[in-house]
Amino acid sequence: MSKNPAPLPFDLKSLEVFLAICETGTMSAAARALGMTQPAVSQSIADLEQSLGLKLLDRDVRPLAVTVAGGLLRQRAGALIGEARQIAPMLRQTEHGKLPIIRVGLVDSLTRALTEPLANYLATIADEVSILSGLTALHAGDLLTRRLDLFLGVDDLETWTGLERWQFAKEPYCLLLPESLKAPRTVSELKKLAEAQPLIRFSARSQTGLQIDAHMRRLGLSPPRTMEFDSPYAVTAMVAAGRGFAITTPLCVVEAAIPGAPITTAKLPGPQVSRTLTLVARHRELGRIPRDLSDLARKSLDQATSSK
Amino acid sequence: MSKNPAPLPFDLKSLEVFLAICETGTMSAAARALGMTQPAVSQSIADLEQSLGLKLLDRDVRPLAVTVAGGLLRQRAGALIGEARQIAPMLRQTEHGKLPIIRVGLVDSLTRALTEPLANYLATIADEVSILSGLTALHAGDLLTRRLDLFLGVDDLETWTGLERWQFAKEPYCLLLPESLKAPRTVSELKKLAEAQPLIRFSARSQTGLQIDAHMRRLGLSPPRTMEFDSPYAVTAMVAAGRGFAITTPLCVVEAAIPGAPITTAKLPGPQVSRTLTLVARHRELGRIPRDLSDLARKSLDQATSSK
DNA sequence: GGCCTACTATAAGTAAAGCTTATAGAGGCC
DNA sequence: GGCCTCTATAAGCTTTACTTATAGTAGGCC
Repeated sequence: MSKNPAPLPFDLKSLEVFLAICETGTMSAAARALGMTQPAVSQSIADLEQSLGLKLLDRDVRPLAVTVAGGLLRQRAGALIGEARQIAPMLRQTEHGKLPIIRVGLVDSLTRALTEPLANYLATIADEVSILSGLTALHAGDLLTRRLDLFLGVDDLETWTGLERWQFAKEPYCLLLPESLKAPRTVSELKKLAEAQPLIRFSARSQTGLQIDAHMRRLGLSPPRTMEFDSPYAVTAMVAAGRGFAITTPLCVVEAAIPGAPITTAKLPGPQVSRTLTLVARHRELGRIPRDLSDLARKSLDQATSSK
Repeated sequence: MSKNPAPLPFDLKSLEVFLAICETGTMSAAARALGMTQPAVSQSIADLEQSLGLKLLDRDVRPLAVTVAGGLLRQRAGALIGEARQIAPMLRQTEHGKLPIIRVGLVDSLTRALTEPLANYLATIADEVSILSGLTALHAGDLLTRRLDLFLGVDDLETWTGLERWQFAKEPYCLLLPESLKAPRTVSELKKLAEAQPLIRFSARSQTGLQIDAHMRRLGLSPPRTMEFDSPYAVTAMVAAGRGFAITTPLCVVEAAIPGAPITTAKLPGPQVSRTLTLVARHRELGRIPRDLSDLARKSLDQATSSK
């Protein structure tokens, strides 16, 4: 528990002293510039050299020269202090309770149902709101590399640590058929259907597609991979056009929003499987926002599906 | 002189404490993880909040929640500390007296004379050496944006501060003529020559070309802009091919390295002008390296021109 | 509600860090 | 050499940061 990964060998103050020496060229001038005395500067820099175990200044020449390591430290320390100086003003922007910006990933199949409520809520907590629809796999990468603050999708990234997860919906996979077709009631009827009609697939790039593929294998089904799509709309539209049947979820059908389409959903024969929709964020970075957002998502989805 | 641009409202230590709280979820656990006592953590964070003038933690709920500002600080502080941790190991790489990498810009007209000696020397002070030949104007931009560590060229960037400059050569502009032509001895003879023969120009993208153009205007000459080139080799080769005459410098002719070419140099009539070759680096970042390099450049050029 | 547990805040004392003044030594310049 | 300006070291002091001790508070459990 108490593993100390080596304490930092400097603090920002001593870096500022070092930079002042670099800029003025002498310790005395640096001391004047910083409003301290010359011995304080001398000691500070001696301590810094000691804790780094490196000489930073070449005291044999006048004016003082920096060593190789000193030059490198000057570069990096300058950058570090520059960034540090930006932090406080940025925090102050949040004083009226708003973040400067919040970036949210939203899985395609929830775009229609959630974009508006999410955006309305997020606008109350951030000055700039960015909602990016797409595949959860891409959002996951963006979250881990800090290009996103959180995402709502179908992968909870359970293999990663340092994340917080809020489940806000769970829905069964179901069959989606043209109205003209009769729904299979057993696995063997489903097999027959799959031989007679092409399966319109979600692509294996999407998490949903992967889960459906895995379930099909469990059922012993391996229909040919003839048509696959990334978007819920595309899958639904193809079924509505009578081009085949699909395995999908209620929310995906809602997402497609094709009113009056000649389609019908049916229970998937065999063991039930469902997908869980999860909000994922880096642990504790956003306070209560993730929890509030998942509550909002749950409520919004209840409304969207009940009014259907 | 003693303008203090507001001292930083935190040091790295207090950020580490804050991050530990974020990770563990409680101050007590953070204290254990950091090997300090709980009141120390409590005070540290209270001081941090005070000096920022912001609440970072929401103490009304358990487990502790971060505020909006706290979440933002966690992001930025995490990044800052991550960078800080990289600095010391990087400096240690220089312990054997070598930089991890050094990137040098070299004006085209010195490429032939200086590439080898520079590279040999730089290899002794850096593990990785990058010498980029090109126009000084481009190198200047790269230096200011830290894509280069220093450059050797014909512009000392006098309008910029925070740079150090080392002059290592000065050479007069001179005429370069095909052997078949007689050298003009007066400005009026030069004028006649310019009417009879095209002037092969250095392009106005190059500093040398600009200086030559300016001098021509001072002399009251404005020959048509028929042929212009970026590279010293191109200018010299065109003169050698009898396509006209040029105003250039001894080092540019050396650079072209066209042995036995039917060309001759001559003093430029009228007031003498010369160009100064300067090494420019960000002030004090590289210790004695810029001085040593300019000495080396001076010696190498002496050899190159005397052996000519 | 009342009790228990685990947490946080405050107070007072202490140890350590950092700063100041005073002074000695060293390099550059006339 | 003599002078000026710089840096390093020493001794004392101030401030900071930490510790122990203790009081207060939220949440879980009966």
